[in-house]
Amino acid sequence: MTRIYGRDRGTMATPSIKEVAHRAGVSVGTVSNVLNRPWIVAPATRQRVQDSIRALGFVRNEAARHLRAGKSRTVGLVVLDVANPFFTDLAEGAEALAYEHDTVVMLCNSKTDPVREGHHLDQLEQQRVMGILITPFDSNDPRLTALVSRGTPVVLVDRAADRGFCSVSVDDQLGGRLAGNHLIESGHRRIAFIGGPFTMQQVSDRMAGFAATVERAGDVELQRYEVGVMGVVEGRAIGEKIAALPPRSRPTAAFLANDLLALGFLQAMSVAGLQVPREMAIVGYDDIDFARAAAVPLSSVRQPAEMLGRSAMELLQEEVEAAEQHRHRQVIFQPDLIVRESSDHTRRRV
Amino acid sequence: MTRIYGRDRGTMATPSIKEVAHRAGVSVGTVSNVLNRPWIVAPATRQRVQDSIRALGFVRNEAARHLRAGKSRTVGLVVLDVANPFFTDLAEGAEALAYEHDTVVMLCNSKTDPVREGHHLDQLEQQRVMGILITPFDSNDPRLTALVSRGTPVVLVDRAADRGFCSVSVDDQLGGRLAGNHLIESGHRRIAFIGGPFTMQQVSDRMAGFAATVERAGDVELQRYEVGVMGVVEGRAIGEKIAALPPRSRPTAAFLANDLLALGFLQAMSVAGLQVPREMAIVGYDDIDFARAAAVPLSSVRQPAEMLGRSAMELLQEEVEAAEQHRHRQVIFQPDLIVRESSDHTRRRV
DNA sequence: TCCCTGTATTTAGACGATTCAATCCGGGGT
DNA sequence: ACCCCGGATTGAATCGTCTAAATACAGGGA
Repeated sequence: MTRIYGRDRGTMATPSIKEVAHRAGVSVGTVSNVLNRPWIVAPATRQRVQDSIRALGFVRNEAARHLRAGKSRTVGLVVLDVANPFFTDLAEGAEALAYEHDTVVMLCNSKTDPVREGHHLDQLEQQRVMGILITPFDSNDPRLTALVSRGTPVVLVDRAADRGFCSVSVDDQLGGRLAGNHLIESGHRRIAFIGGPFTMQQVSDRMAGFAATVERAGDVELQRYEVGVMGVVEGRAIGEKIAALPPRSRPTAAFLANDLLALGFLQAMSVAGLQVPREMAIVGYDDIDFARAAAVPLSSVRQPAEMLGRSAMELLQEEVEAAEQHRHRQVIFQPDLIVRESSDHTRRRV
Repeated sequence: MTRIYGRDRGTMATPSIKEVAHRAGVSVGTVSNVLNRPWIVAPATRQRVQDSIRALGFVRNEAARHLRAGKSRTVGLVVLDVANPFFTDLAEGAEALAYEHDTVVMLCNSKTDPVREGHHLDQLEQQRVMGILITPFDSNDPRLTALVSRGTPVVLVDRAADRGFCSVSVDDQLGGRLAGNHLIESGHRRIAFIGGPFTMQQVSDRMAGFAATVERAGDVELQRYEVGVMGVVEGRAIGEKIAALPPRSRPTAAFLANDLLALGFLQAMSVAGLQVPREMAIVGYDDIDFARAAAVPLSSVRQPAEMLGRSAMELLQEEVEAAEQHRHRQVIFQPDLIVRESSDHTRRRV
């Protein structure tokens, strides 16, 4: 009687370790050993198994390994907006380190939408990822704590945690102050802050730092505009609205909570025929690559995006390895203000 | 004797279906039924099981389901450059459709590097993803065929397949012709084509279409510049090189194989003090959002990025469902030329 | 009282890789 | 001639979920 090994779909699919073993005339245990501890297998046998693997085109089944091992080799990275170069730079950094640890990164885009974010978290948890790096919509979301309590390590990215998590962030209040001081020293007395949603701490911190400098100056008026999502389109919309204000009440400078907003805003100024920076000075946030390529090179608060991603992954690996005696850490970076033409008319194109 | 159910790490981790069953006083089969065919379970039992699930914080183990089912619910999407908005738009479209099919997208960045690409393909195959969407570095790569022959469906994205795959692409030769005709009609007689690597078909097709119009015109000189990666940095470098040429041999127009290159190139012109478009006309490719926000709004050949992603995912789902009687399909979209100020001095800022 | 029917639930393998205890075997030592 | 040693290999259990087949049970009909 002919024994059939493995699955038997007319179109032969990926063979399993069992078929490899059969063809090489050894047991599955030996094949597994060749795969995981080749040195304990006799050279001749090893060779035979490797030939069999090649001949059959065997590919390990990660699901099975993972099930057996109880832990997976993938890390989830949930960002607010993949279309924002800041986050792709961040992802770049995270992935670079993951690569060194033979780990796979799963990039998820929440689009600043708590529902999508939740969906991704659910998926990642079901996949039993070894950990999650996330720029959360709301870092007090009980789901995050629940996730951790159920055993999935979470590292907050671009967001300082107070309790319960590791986190990697940039001092957003300082960023706000840098922008504020710069605009006030340049002589502006009616300034707009644009960003949103205000419930996001990144945004509120930038605003807080900014507002602090404004208050200290005393005679400066601060206007606040909230947007739902920080993209180019929204920046353009707010820009049109502000350009339409009567010159007496229109701000002479705007600080936008990210560069996409700022670029959109800049476009709106151009369409409305307002000179930047003479009639409207602009400062953005993140200093993405496109900022300096803009119609008017954009002043921006720079964050070390790649470094953020890298550090976050570092903390996660640390937590996963240390396991029990792990203590959560907060890493905080400093932002830099990069002044370009959009906020400084003495400057020429670079 | 007290029987211990499930794992027993001091810090209790995710419970399995077994613990849920025990707590609810039913068998694992019943729990599984509640999860997958709730209607066949008596309401009272169902309720009891659901309570138990909630109380224990049970979360399905995707690895186990997957192992059992033999097929996973995730799709791999491998792109050449996540930092390029064209690809994030594409990913957006793919993900939107995936969401409707209760499928997860795993976004992978090959960075135009065959090694990284290969690494990602290996990982995805080990995960037994239900399929792979890829903008390949080289679509004749035997690995792709091997992948398919071992049972992982592959759909080529932004790249026409001749045989063996489904594909979704844009007519790149037409794109090249559109750009070529436009620049030649605008009177340019010394034109540069910049892109690379030339081994990538997207690039060579754009160049071929472009070159065809140049040849037809007869009296036009075409200069070709090759780059290794199409990013802002490389565009800037080539721009500096070209700006340094003596005016007599320097091209008066440049067609760049993507917008990142074009934006970098544009910056270099600005630095070198060359007027765009008067001394150097520029046409890019992809029409990313930043193109029209550039220092000089950029003319560009537009591709329906989101649609590409969406269609690719559609083809994949089709292939997965149809299985046996599936016939590979080639979907081809048409590009559009968007003319802006960078190639047309009669135009004012928009 | 007994059997039949249909609904509700349980049982018992898979799925593929890993791991560890158990076995096998050839050769060296006594 | 016998035993033991240690390297090489095998066998079986396990991870968590799903499903087909088996069983349990209650109620109705004869």
